[in-house]
Amino acid sequence: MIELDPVYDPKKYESKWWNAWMKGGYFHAPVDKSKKPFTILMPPPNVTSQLHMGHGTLYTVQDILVRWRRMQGFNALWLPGTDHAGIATQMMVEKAILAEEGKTRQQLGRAEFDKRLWAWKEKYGGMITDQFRRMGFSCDWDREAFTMDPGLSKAVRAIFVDLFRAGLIYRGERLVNWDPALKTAISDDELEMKEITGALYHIKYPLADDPETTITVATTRPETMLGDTAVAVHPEDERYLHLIGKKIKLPLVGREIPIIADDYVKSEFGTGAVKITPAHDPNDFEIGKRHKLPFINVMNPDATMADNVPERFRGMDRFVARKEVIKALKELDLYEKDEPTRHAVPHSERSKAVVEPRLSLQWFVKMQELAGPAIEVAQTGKLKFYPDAWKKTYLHWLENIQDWCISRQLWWGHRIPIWYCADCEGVTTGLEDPSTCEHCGSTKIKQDDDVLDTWFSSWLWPISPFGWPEETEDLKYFYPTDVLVTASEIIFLWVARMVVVGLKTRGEVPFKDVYIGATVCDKQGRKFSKTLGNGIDPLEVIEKHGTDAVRFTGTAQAPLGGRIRMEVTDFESGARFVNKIWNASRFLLKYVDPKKPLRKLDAEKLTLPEKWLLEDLASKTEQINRCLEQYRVNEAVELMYHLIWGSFCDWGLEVAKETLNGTDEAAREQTTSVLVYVLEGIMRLASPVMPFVTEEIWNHLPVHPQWARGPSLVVTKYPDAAQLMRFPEAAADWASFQDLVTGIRSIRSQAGIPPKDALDAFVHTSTGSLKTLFETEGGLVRRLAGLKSLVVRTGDGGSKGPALVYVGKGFEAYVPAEGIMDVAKEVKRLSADVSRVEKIVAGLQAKLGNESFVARAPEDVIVTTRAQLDNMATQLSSLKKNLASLQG
RNA sequence: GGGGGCAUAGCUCAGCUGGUUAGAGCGCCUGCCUUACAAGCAGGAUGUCCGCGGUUCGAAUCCGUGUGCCCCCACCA
Repeated sequence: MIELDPVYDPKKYESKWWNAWMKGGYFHAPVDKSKKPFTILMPPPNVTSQLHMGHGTLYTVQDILVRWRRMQGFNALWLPGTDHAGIATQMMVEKAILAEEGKTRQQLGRAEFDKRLWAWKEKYGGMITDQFRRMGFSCDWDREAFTMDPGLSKAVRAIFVDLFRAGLIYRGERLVNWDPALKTAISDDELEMKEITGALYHIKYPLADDPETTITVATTRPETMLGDTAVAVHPEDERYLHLIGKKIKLPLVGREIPIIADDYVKSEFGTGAVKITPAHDPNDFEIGKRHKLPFINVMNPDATMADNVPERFRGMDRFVARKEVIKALKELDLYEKDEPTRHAVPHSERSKAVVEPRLSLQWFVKMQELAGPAIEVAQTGKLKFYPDAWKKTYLHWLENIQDWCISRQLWWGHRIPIWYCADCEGVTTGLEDPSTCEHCGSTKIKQDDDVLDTWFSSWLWPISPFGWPEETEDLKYFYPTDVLVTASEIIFLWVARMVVVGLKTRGEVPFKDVYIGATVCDKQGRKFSKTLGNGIDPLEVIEKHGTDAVRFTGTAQAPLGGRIRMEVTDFESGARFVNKIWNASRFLLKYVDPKKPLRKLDAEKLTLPEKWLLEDLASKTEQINRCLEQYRVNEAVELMYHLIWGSFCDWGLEVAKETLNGTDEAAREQTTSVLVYVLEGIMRLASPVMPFVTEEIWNHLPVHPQWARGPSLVVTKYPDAAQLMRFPEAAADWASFQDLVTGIRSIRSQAGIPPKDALDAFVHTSTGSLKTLFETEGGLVRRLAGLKSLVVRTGDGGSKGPALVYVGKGFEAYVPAEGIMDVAKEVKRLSADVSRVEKIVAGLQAKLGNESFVARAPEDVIVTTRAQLDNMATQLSSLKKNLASLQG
């Protein structure tokens, strides 16, 4: 007898097995050319972020895939790491320092601030990886990477230099998205458009030579008028034709600006006349370039008004200035009116500040040319999306790609490897820091102060941790990786860019498949977010239910794509399941003598329930492997659930109880051999999902001659249906057997007969094989259905006295119920059944009566339909006969 | 303004390439403390598969359309 603890205590076993796995080094994947690699790149979480169940689920999916492939014999690598997350991290550290010491980063100085950043990274980066360990993630911790590690930084530098030298990185003065709170440029992809109600202000601009005549412009941003350098109208707008070419004297400023004509202006919008502020609006910027207008920047980096505006507005915040400008215009009687309008305003994703288009000198990557190959691989199927619909999103972005602004006015990140020369116009770059200007040889050179966008290092994730730009063994062996599992919101920011750079540097996609997981929301359907505080903390749930329960529940309800609504109580079902597995194993092991070797299974000697159980193990194994191959993880998990609970526990163990408790030694040996064999298979199947509880149980299992074992379950061979025993005919017999047992249970339960009352029953069947089956398994039927006798007869007999009847497929089961039967209730039940079956029969008859069906449907469908009709018709007549006898 | 997705039992959702008597978990009802598990066992109820058209021998499944939600993209001041 092998004893397990009465209760599975997750805490007790989780740390034990985690340590054992680490000690065994099972998750470390060195290059091994004798094995095929299977690689997943972990999307590196930001060092600042705390994980919620959304990530938890997505990462568990990856872990399941990696563990499954590892057990299949692949050299499985799950590469973990974290991202320095430039803006996000700097923001948090700045905030913390301000709160604790009342200092700004400028007051601390760049070097000191840098130290604080690294200290922060050490602290929080560690917290995240701790969470990962608690989740049981089987990453190769020896390879843990950070985007600012020396090696990865070298890769950033190398790609910058490459692209710069290829003319794909350039510096330009352009209107960028400026975050006035963080005082840095941000890329288009870091914007959040928010629909807000603003106002469309109508302002009168007087002509320079005729102040009595005015032209009214409409704007949502009156404060920018201080930087206006033109007024534009549509070239064919008859209302304004006569004014084109004339000058306006800009109110409040006094500058004379032209009235120009441009197609961009929509006559029907507003007044049909637009003020043009090239330095503060993207469209105006374009018009400004077309018409060679001056660009007047009227704001400081923090979005206060600059010194080039009239004194009255200087230093004012842009929103205060807006009101003040309106006030001033009213004083001049140049303010006409305002009307409310809904419009989309770009906000900074990080600081939430309203983004200010700002004219500044920034570094850009030319994306169009680079995007070409990335588009092609998606079109040709070298890159596949699961679900496929995301391909469109990916392509749409790449096909409309804009140049990527990569410079950030931050301190946390990779410093731009560009040196400016004090003596000439040229810039110098290189893999090593230069000491002289490569154009004029001057030593007076100074490095750019700015850093690179975080994503400029993240996009190298498929190559940089493997040592690129060196042609390392790692790189050759692991690249391209197999599948990327991530969330839809970073398809542009990250996925597409990795494909771009992967193709550019390696000429091959960085991963063949992209799995986009479901968005995890709360019960109200709101996305988990830090600001809402509605996320579920994995550690909290683990504390309560254990890691395996959390992993099971999370992935059982995580289909591809889509959205799942999750709440804390959902995890109870996982806990129940783990408990069930534990108890079932504990029960079985009580009957196992560790000193007695288990038997090899002899197909000739196996009983029907044993054959069926083995067949079920094999067929579920086949399905589980197929589901995992297609990334249908939730379906695989569900199959495991039914195999364990529905098949192994509810039937396998229930059927075996008598033998296990009986005196027939040989039978007991055989049964325990079969059950341990199946349990071994189950533990292997479930290990990727529930690694801890399965490992603990597995280590108590006696060795079965038909299962070769590894040193730990996590590196023991995953079941392969092709190598398992199959008994397809047993499955059919078993279905009839179950039909009979559940049929009798059902009628007796519905009739309100207490479970303790042992009943007599008899079965009629005209099918020879069923008669044999029921006779052979009669004892089992009696026990499972609570009978004291079961008589099997041929032909359709009917009952002599009052009896409850169950009409199954190919048989009728009767339970004589003299005196206890409520005839009216029975009549009602049978009548309902009759009408139910009648409908089915009618449907099938109509189908087969339809000539086109018979003519056009495939042969096998017709055969099946005929068989169905036969079956149902027999059932129907049997039901009718019994109903009649009840009524007569 | 474009693009995509979703609508299936009271709730959360499965249902892969069209052919099932449409499923699971939770919840609900009935009966059981049957010595693995009451975090359990047995049984049960509940669905015009969002509406309307169409394709097809056959549609929850494919197409169109309407309605209702959700997401992404977008420079109409």
